[in-house]
Amino acid sequence: MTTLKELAKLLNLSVSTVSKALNDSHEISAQTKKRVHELATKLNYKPNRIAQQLKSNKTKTIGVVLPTVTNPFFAEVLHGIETEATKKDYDILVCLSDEHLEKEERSLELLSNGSVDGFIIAVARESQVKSETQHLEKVLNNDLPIVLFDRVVDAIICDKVVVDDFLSVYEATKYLIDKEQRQAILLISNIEELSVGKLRVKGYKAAVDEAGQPSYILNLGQSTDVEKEVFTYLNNNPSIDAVVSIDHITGIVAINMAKKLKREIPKSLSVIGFGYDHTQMLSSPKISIIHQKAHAIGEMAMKTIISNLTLENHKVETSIVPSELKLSESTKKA
Amino acid sequence: MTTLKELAKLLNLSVSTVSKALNDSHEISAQTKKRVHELATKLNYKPNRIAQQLKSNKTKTIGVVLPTVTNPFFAEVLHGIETEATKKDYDILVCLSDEHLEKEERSLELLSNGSVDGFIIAVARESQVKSETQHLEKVLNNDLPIVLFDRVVDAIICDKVVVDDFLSVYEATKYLIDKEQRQAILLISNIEELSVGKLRVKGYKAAVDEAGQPSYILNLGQSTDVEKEVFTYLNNNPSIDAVVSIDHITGIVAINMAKKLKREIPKSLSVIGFGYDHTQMLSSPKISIIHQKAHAIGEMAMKTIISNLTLENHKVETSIVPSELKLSESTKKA
DNA sequence: TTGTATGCGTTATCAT
DNA sequence: ATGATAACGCATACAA
Repeated sequence: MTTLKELAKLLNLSVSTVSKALNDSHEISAQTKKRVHELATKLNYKPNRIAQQLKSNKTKTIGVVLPTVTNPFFAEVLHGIETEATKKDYDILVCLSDEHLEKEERSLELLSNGSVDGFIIAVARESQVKSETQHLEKVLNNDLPIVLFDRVVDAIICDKVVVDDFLSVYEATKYLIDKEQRQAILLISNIEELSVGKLRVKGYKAAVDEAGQPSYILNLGQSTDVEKEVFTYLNNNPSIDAVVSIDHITGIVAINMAKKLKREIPKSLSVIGFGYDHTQMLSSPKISIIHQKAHAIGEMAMKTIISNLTLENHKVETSIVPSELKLSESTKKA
Repeated sequence: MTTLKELAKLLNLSVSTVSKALNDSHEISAQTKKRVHELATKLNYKPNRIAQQLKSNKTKTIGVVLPTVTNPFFAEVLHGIETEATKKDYDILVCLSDEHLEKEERSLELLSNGSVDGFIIAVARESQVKSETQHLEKVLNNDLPIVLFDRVVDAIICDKVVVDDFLSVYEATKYLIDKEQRQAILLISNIEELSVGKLRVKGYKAAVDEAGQPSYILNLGQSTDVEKEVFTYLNNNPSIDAVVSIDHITGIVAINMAKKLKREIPKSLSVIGFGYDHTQMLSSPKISIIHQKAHAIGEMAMKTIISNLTLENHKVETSIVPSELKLSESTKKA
């Protein structure tokens, strides 16, 4: 790597003159600026990023800690984060907690040594279940700002970006009740212990309560044989005439199992799931989804952390990114 | 952030003594070591990573440039990369090219300024189609090593990690011919222009040629209405008795469309697709897949780049990570 | 207009 | 056993 020193030597100039010339300082003559620039491009000079970081005490790098990236929701959020980061000339250091508290703690610990200017985090399942917050507090005490998204921790005071979990499921359920006259709506959940899961269940309950309907909940926990459980439930409860799934898998599973049971979709059973862009192609009939704007969530998280880092008057805020009910073939036409 | 200087001041010691104490140098008395360590832990001292990087001229950071991360294959590879990086105490800077040459060039350019010690790259679709290699050459000329994986560029001499694309599809096709006595096997492709796509098609062709069977190829290109095209083809060609899909979507689509056409799976039509861990749950009957060991590919890529960076006698190599044919419900039992 | 000196935080070499 | 000094590459305040 070419350095200022090398350029200076070759040009018989001082390091600072070269530096100023490259930064287009008005103190330098057009003449030398030209000489400097020419040699610099010729030798493909690029200012050493590490040295700049040390000097400025800013890395322009954000630590991104995700539970997983194989879940398409988090993958799409990461995409949004990266898009916005590129636009604003930031880099991202990515760590995956694999849903484990210990790995999450370790990642935060390791990056809290000047590697990053701040964090974007969705906490691990384990961290959320155990309500562990010390590691996050520690980061904040270290004067590194955090933006939490999706998996949010109420006890921590920092910027947050969340989906309207309650409202989106409430409205989807209400749609099934009001527009499709469904009487026995089953909620399928495999994320009941997460903050977002709880809110989604509440949204469902509010809607059925309001309509005076009983609630039917199939909680799969971390079950391995999801298909069998869904099949069995639908088989044992033929009165179920609609399904709301609050994750991105079980809605499609419900469609497949219902077809196996010769249920007609959407005539005798409507299905609404959570999903993202590719999801709909993978089921037949195409599944209606509550579409989380995952990309927008990522962008918003990045915007927020940069705002915190650069704006003098930044105030802690919680942003809500609305979801969109995308009706397709697994529900009747309104 | 606490610095050595601050510790030194508080302890009435010199900076260098403190530094040595923390690094457990034998020149320092047990007595002062203890004092230093105690204050350090009390003030939560961590050596500034940026300063260490500047001093050592090593970042222990790898730039990872992927076409996308919403494709579950790349997501899983990223997971593998991250796992191995964590194990070896490396960080990863992630950039997404969004399949565009220009963004890929920009990412490499931006990180080639001391930010990383090397790169792991799967080239963008556009780069591969245009056979553009200059940006990669430039990186290598900059003395930054590269590991290419999956989307490989033959003209570039560097470490590579690839799947046995030819062999895996050859064997899957051969399985359908030999064990299931299929006579008219359709290959569905939407990645024909990629290096991996070409190899997979070759594998298919070799197998059908060898058996004296005609080849049937449905090339979807970047078509938007994949479902319709698959439906139409299967409808117009009822003699097709097996499908091999060389991506992770169209196999499931084929199953769904075949069911729509009242074809019995696997009795009258066998389907084998490409896939990863969650894929199988999303179809009914469960799809048989050529399972790319994406996680292993990521781990291998990371191991290779670290080997290049740390071993004196590292030689350029191409590693092949074998795939595994995972038979499920969309093929008959052998 | 150009050059000198200083410091970011760390480590390593060389005194004391 | 401890401390002073220099260096990594860059940017800037201050001289000249």
